[in-house]
Amino acid sequence: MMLQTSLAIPCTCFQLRKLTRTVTRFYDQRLLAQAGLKNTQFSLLSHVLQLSLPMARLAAEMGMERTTLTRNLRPMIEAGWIELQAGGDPRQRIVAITAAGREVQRAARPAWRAAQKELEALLGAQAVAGLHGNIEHALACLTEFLDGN
Amino acid sequence: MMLQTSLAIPCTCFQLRKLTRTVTRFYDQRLLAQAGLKNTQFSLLSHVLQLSLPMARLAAEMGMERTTLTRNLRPMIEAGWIELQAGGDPRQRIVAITAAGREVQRAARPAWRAAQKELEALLGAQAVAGLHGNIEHALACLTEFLDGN
DNA sequence: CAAAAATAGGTGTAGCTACACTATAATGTA
DNA sequence: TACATTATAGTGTAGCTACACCTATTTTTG
Repeated sequence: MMLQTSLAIPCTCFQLRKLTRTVTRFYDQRLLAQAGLKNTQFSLLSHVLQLSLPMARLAAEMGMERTTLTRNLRPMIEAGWIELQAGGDPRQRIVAITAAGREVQRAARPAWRAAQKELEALLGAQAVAGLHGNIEHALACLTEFLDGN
Repeated sequence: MMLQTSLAIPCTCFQLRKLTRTVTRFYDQRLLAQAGLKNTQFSLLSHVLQLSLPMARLAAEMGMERTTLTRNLRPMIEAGWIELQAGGDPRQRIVAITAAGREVQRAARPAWRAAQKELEALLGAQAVAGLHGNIEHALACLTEFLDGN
């Protein structure tokens, strides 16, 4: 019924969090229902499927705190989708996908694709492309800033 | 040093979550350091400062699950920044800001403004405005869809 | 009016997120 | 070579998020 008070708060962080909450629920309702995993886990599997990396490197790649990755990995290791392999440096733990993980990712792909397509139909392909462009630009600026301390 | 593997995952949900994580850390490092509260809490205070609402209504306004609001409110009620008032309907709980909450919000405002300005300087005012436009369009489409079931 | 349906909100459980701090191993330097 | 520094990863704590399920009150309806 669209009765919005429109307390438009011009905080970029809040606006981003609000949209992200909404979009995450949208994907998870579709992904979890059909494939039994959250979008966060699907994203992690998709990354590791393409390339095995040590923890810190993977965390940086995904724009998350190193310790967050440790926690997110736990249920996926318990599920047998991910394993930690030793690197040349005995301190290093290489995050790798298992055969079971590969299968789960493959099985979830149609549900992810459907969610993505449904979102694009809802917002318009143009708008989604524009959003992606904005996001990539923001991430590029921020990582450059953060990497250079 | 910008050595990016660029595993560009074209998942809108992942991209949004990645940027939101990064931006949230950016704000929280500035807000928490100077004002002792997280951006989530600052946003909540800012909303309730403008308008007291029953729980479900406020949750919808902020694009969050009703039960999430319950949990987020707890530490703020314990801190004495927020109180729940009885509505005409005895089931209803009106979320209201206290004098202490008003003061905390006021004290945090400069740190928030500085973070927001710093982000705009980093990304460019144009880019931030564009991002906000994209976010609002997406939220409008999604809430229309979700409200109409 | 009594039973059914709808509305408002909380709890159990579980995963996501990050800071401060810790442990261990590799590297650099006196 | 011994010691300090750096690099890699984990833990304690605490807040954010949401689904499934529950309670209580109001409204609807037979």
